Amino acid sequence: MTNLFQAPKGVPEYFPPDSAAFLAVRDALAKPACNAGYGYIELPTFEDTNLFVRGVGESTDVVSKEMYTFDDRGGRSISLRPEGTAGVMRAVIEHGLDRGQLPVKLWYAGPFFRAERPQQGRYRQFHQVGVEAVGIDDPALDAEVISLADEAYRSLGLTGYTLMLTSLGCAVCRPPYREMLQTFLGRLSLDEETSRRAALNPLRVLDDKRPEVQEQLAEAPLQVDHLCSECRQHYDAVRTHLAALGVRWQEAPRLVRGLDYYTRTTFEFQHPGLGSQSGIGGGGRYDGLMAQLGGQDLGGIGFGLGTDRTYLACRAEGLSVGRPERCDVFLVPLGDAAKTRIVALGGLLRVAGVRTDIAYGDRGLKGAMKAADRSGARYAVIVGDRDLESGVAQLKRLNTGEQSEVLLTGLVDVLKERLA
RNA sequence: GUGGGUGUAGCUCAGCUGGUAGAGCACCGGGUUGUGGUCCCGGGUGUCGCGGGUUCAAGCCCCGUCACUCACCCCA
Repeated sequence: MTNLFQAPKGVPEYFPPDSAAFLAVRDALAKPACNAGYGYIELPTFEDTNLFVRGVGESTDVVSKEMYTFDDRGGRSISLRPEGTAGVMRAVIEHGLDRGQLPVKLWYAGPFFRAERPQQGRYRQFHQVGVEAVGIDDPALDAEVISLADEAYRSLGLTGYTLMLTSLGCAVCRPPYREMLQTFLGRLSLDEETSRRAALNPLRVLDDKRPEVQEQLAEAPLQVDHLCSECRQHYDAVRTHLAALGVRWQEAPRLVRGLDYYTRTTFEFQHPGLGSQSGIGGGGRYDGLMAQLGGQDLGGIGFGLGTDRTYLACRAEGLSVGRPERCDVFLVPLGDAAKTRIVALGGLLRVAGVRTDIAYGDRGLKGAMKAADRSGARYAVIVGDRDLESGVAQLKRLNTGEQSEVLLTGLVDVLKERLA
């Protein structure tokens, strides 16, 4: 019970049989993007700390107190990536991916890290599948990105989620709105910490969960009511395209996201089945980010979908996703000579595309047959020294129990045929 | 960082007003020296998180500590 080692705090682990569902979720989240012209990008899990400071924003919680930061042996400050977009933008700029035809469409998957207090659905290492579409600010592209996420969730069978959608404005209309909100918040009676937040990041106050705060916010000005005409047009077009795509959403004028770079279209998919963590995926447009990181002034839009949280949402809905790996055939040797022959046979079968497992160790025929049964294989092949003398194997169909003798030399072909 | 809850077998958990640890599942062996799933028989696989205290006696009471967990905060 008292183990010498345990997994680091807040890190989820997946092992059979449940790991099959995790893999299936990850694949399902990526598939719509793969089918829409997005190419895979593999990136480092750690980057120059400054990339996140400049990209995500110094004042965000993610950067100011949730990054795993350390100095490498050359004295450079390194951070485990807390999100994916900044790294993708860095790679796009560094490798000139934005010098060709636009948009650049990329997808990625992998682990991310935030040093938060863990709780249900919130981990220190979590997985995301993300996409980024860079270089074109066509609202139809915004709609595509959102619909890819929606399609991914739907393909898993999820029905209990809601798409929350809003526009956060741009460099033209956000600053005046922000000032307006700040003035409004300044007249309220808020506790010290909330007041500090109102000064630093007023938008963040809007989604305060406490009823006494929400009451005071009833009359708060909203960004969607104060968009410039370009942002207004863009947002209207996004909604038109989304409707055409058959995506359903809910207007969420108080939607707040934790990263500074979001502009215009912003969205979050929420699901009620994961305790107090409701977001299973989210994203938005980030029109100033690339320039901020030293690249061309190109906009982009993307999302990050939480693999762990989507997995939890599937469980909450009672969906069975994915199947554990199974073999077709289970080989059972009896005796040393038979063992040698079986091992060789196993190799031949696998090369021939037949999923094959073997009874290892020496647990006797009974134990081996038990293992064959548990493996879920459709056929067991038993070869004893007695069979070897006459060049045959016993081929047993496990679900019916019927057994026949087959020539060893023709076994691979017989099995391929029966399994076809 | 701040609260609450929980730590007993591989897993899920029971264990009364303190009396020296149990169930189901899983696992292993046998019934069947060449045949699984069902059935029958057998096996407990444990530093009761850790350390201290009270007591004739602590899984149970007290103190401390660690871990896990849920929530606040924040977010995928």
